[in-house]
Amino acid sequence: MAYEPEKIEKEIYNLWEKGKFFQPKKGKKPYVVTIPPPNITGALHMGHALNNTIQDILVRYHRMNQEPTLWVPGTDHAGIATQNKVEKELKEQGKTRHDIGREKFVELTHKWKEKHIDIIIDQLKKLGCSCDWSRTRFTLDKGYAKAVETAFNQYHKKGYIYQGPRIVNWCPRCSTAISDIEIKYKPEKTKLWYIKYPLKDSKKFITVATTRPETMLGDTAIVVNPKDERYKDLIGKKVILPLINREIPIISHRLVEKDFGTGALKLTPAHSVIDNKIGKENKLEIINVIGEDGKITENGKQYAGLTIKEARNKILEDLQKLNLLEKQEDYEHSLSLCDRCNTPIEPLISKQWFVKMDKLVKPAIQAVKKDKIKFYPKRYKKIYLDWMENIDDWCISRQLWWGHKIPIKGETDVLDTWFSSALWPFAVLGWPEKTQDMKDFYPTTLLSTAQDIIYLWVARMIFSSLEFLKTIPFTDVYIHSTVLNIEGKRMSKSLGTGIDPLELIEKYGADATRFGLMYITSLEQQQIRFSENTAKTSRNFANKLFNINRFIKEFLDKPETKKPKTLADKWIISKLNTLIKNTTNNIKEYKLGEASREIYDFVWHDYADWYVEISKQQDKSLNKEIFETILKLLHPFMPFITEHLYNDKKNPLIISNWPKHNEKLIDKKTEKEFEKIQNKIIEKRKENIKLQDLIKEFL
RNA sequence: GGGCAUAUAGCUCAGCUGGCUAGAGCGCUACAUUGACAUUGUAGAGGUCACAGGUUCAAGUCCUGUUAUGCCCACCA
Repeated sequence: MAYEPEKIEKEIYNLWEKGKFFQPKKGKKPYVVTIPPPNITGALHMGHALNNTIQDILVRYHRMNQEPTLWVPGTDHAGIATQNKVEKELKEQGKTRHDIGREKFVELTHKWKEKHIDIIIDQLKKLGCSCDWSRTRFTLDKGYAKAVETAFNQYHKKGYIYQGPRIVNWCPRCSTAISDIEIKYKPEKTKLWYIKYPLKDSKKFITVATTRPETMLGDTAIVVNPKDERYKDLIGKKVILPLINREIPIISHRLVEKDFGTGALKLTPAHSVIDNKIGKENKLEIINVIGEDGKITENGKQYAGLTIKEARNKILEDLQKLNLLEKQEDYEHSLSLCDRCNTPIEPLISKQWFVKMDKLVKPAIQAVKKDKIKFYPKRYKKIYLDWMENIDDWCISRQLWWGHKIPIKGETDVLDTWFSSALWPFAVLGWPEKTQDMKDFYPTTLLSTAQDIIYLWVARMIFSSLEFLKTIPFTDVYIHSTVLNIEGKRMSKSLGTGIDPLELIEKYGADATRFGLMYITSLEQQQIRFSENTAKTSRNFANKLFNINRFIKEFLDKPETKKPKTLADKWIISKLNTLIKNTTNNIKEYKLGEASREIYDFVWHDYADWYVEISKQQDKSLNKEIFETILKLLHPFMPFITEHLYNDKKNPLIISNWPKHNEKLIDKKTEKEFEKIQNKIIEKRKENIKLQDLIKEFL
């Protein structure tokens, strides 16, 4: 007979939900986890499956230790990403968001959200996650809006919020600033033009290379590398900007590469990200020459009103006439395009809202430096600190419709999604209200997440919590590995390299999917390669458990004597106690991969292959007790099958007591003695003698 | 360009503070199976532990360098 997970998983989950076991008991020292809220943009992928398995294992372990255990679930409104999805759907009907207006668009997005939240929650349940669903939150729900407003206002009161010019990626067609992730890159064959800029009071020139001659209208400097011998004498001199006849300085900066073009860069702080940075450091003027409509502004004098393309051609023509165009080369680079409409992006200056970071960051650095918050694995501590020590002010405004409104009169922009996510661990417990949950469960214990959002999210939760609650948001940060496919490539839907966790669950069961992920996990590893095979192996393991259980119940139904009598008894008891000890320590140290591998080896190769086999010759009344302990140890990893086999509806496994080991029962002498006999039997087996006969003979 | 990580059987990975005659699972080969499990059992083949130096009585394990791969950050005039 084979184990059929699909038949029992739903029933078991209902049993847990009905019993309200996911809600925390009363008591001291709670164990609290807040889920990294999945974006409502799509279905869960293997990374989610891994992270939520990890959290569920830890939550179940602590629940079995009889601690008040709470896992708060929820989802993220994911501003840009969600808005894009809905806009894409609109586009299929030939509409844009402007056609239906802001109010209707937001309404539509809310409807879209409802559907997707249900899908996500259903997936988490299928995976076996023991979240307290009565506390489910959404980053855009009513209470959350209050948290966001309160946070913003406090920053504002303290003078941390300011509005300032910032270079943004601008789509002239959509007339909005867009973020880096909304940009796609396309290789473009273009030219690199070499333009001569005349030196002031001299007949000499300095030549710059550029792919964007039209931006020269807004040039405010020429920049060379400070180590470049060719230009050393020119630093500090002035040149006359051709066509415009403005005087600009020659300066130096480390970011300029000697080997690119002529080694001299024309600096347009208004229309290039790096130029802007260099310009800022040198306090240079910013001259806007391209407007939000993609046309040359008044600052472009005789070229004002022309499109970018027209301006480029005219400028090149005029430079040619003046004999200032030295040469042109073929050049290929990647062009930034708007993800939605394929229009080339124009970096330009616009006013944005910022949060000053200098004061906020200090306690957040100290908390990690002094190990009040610990990173697992350790190396991420350094990564976090490096970033925090070199942090820029936080740009919190976005030109979107889907998100929290900036609580300032007349302001139609919305807030960066991460502004609300930064409040997650306390906002989900009811902050700013003084709720019972805040009293009982804050600060939380664990935050488990992916490495790519340490900056975007983890760091921001830490300084937010220290600012608003004067305490750290959690004590442990677990950074899990990235799940890659078997070729070591990123799992991606569009590339067809992804594996859908739901398909795995349907095929092999949730337990096998979970255990498979754990079996290949290790704490220190940055990535893991997952193949279906891993789930298959774990499915076989589940089946093994199922059949061990059947064997014990159907064939070994002997009256119980709890005392170990034989050598085999003492041996398995010794091994079991070691397993309890190691599993407990491994979980405490977040070594979940090691824990799962060790249980697997014990169950299959010690318990089933030897002890159960021996039971066929000798009555092994300890079987039932040992198997129950195994089920307990395995429960966090494989919650469904273990609960099913434990088969106690009144006192289910989920709330049973985590086993404790007894050091006295760990007996290395007995283990060695038994191993000697094992070796003898293995030796004899080569002569094709039946195992059962050998057991009779030697044991 | 900066940082981090990984490199051990055909494949996926264990091997923690140096003692290994280098392990597991999958795959492969042979045999077995009537008290659970063919999603089973036993055995076997398969490895100069990426490469080059060094430290040590002893190195897969520590150090230095090289190469390859992956991830993150910055940038692509």
